Amino acid sequence: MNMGASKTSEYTEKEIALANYAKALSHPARIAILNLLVKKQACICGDIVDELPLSQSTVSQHLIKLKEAGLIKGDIDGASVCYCIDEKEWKKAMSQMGELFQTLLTNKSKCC
Amino acid sequence: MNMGASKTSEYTEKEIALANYAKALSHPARIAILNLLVKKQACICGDIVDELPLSQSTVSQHLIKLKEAGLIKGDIDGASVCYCIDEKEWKKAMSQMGELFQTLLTNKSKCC
DNA sequence: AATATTCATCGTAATTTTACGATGAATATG
DNA sequence: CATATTCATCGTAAAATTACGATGAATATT
Repeated sequence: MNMGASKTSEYTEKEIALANYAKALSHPARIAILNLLVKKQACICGDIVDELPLSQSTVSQHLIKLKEAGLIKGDIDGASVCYCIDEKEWKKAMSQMGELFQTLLTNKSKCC
Repeated sequence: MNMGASKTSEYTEKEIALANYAKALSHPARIAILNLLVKKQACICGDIVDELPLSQSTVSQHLIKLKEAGLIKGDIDGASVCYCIDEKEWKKAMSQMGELFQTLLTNKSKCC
């Protein structure tokens, strides 16, 4: 009965893109992971696992989500791995978020 | 077996707050609703329903989520209703998002 | 070659999210 | 008072998310 299916096609590209960035940031573990990536200057999944109350496989899944959203880059190279902020994509997300915030702040409704 | 339960207590207040704001913005319908609120200068649920491929009850649920996140205010007054941006809370969300983006952009990892 | 390290993937399960129609409550209109 | 309008809520169902342990693949170390 097509329930729970969001009718993606009816929204603008911009709305979908923005929602996707927000979705990537919508779990505290992923916010924590991003902060750890810069604080520890270490990009190893195992290091992140040590700092979070989550299993390795769960952290791996969160990392993959951040990667799929384009917010981080990650290249596995045998036993050594590197996950870090994708600066270009990160700036894009930042500008799109900023745009929404600005628009909604400057064009306020008059009714309340 | 406590599966699917996120161990909220292990994250900082800031991480949880930020994730909650992001969660509120993580669906294109809710982004679209926010844009409609300013574009149409109308705060009526019914007006929003007309513009989206969603039923009235579903739009109502999205509005409630935005309200619970604090991003919009809404007061029902009989048949007339008013939903609009909560400026104060909106600024708070904006500053917290901005902080994350800035931090991660300025303190980049060295490894890649 | 055997072992250790590191991360992804698979299978599984619980919870949350998304969505709809039907109904209800509250106010306004005739 | 009867009817219309407007939004929330309830019940239900499907899909997505979150999480874990176990296993696998790939490289490094001994």
